[in-house]
Amino acid sequence: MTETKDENKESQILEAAKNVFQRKGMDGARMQEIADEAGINKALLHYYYRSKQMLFEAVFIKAFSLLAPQLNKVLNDDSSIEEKIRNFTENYLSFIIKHPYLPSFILNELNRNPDFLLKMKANKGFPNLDKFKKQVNLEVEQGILKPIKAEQLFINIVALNIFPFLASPLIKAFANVDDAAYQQLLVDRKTEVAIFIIDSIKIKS
Amino acid sequence: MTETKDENKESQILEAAKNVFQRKGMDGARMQEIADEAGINKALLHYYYRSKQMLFEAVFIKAFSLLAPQLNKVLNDDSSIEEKIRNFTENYLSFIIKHPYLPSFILNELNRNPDFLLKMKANKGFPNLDKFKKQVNLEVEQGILKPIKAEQLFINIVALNIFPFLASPLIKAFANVDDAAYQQLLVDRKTEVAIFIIDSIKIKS
DNA sequence: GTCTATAGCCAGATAGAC
DNA sequence: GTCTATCTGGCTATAGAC
Repeated sequence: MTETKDENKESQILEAAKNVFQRKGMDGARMQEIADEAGINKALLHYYYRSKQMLFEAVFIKAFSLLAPQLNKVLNDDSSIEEKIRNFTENYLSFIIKHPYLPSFILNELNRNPDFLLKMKANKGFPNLDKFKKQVNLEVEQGILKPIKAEQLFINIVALNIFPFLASPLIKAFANVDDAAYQQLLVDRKTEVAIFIIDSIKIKS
Repeated sequence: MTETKDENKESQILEAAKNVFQRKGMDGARMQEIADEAGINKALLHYYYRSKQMLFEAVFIKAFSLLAPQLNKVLNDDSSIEEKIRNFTENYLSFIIKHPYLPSFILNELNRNPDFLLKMKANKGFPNLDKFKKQVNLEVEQGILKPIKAEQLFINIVALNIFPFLASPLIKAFANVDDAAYQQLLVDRKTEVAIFIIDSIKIKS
């Protein structure tokens, strides 16, 4: 029973820490606020995770491990590029809509501390473009796709999917839409983005 | 003479503050580090800008005023949508390549404090989509463009241009490219991105 | 395991001499 | 305007009782 209790408390802490770190970032977050949100006190936080840095890394690694393998799965399955784009757009957007702070959290902290990636790269399931690259080159040769570098296509796919979550306040202000309308735009993108990309790169037969 | 000297010192401070804030963010930045980078001491920093908050706002507003009106200019000139896309992609990318930290700085701090936008919206030159929207709808009706919502097109244009600067460490790691190769990818995008968008939305005659 | 109390440090801000 | 020295508060982290 004790074990279950501990695990509950640990995941309770991780959940609280995730929320605070995602709102405030590593530097802006306060251990006190995390403790409050977890319903415990500061000393106990340090009992479970010796330092703020260690707690942060636990949260970060968990977040990264949630996003990255999914990406990898899409990149390396056996479907065509067109199907990959549809799958990715549909699945990834659904996922991010449920966790809208995740992308900006991860990108932010990676920008501040790119060395994190070195640790991550060692892990299994770290995304890899090799197969995707070969496949794009092949479909270009076969006349299915217009000439495009796989890296550029990859950047475009990810950009179109993730950017709206990185810039939501700005886009809302520019486009003069309220929260509800913006939410609807995001949902529409689940299909819109795939169409947009495929219209651009596919050669019509 | 004194005035010139003061202005120099002020812009010297702003320049140093910009660098530190862009690297570390509001919370991570240290007044001491800004003072060091400006070649002065901490007390003098407080003499010119009473508080860290005020210094930060000065830096932020300057950065924002650099980016936003340019965007507005492209949106509201008299060229066709296709030309707008080419212009924007070419000019904006050139500009950002020179100031690669700007986008992530602005988006980050806006996410932490969206109220900034309320202040900004009052200013002249705050980007506005009205004209762009009308124009897109018109060109769709005329059969020049495929049906697309102006807001979605706007998001796509901005996403494709800015995202590579928000996620550079991540993309470098995934695509397994070094700094030089990534830099080249960015330069290529000055033309690639416009082609990508136009291929997607333009109806061939 | 969980708490209260506190040590110890560091950063923003100011006082005051020059 | 520019500096040195210092105050003050807040935050991470730990000591120690229960």
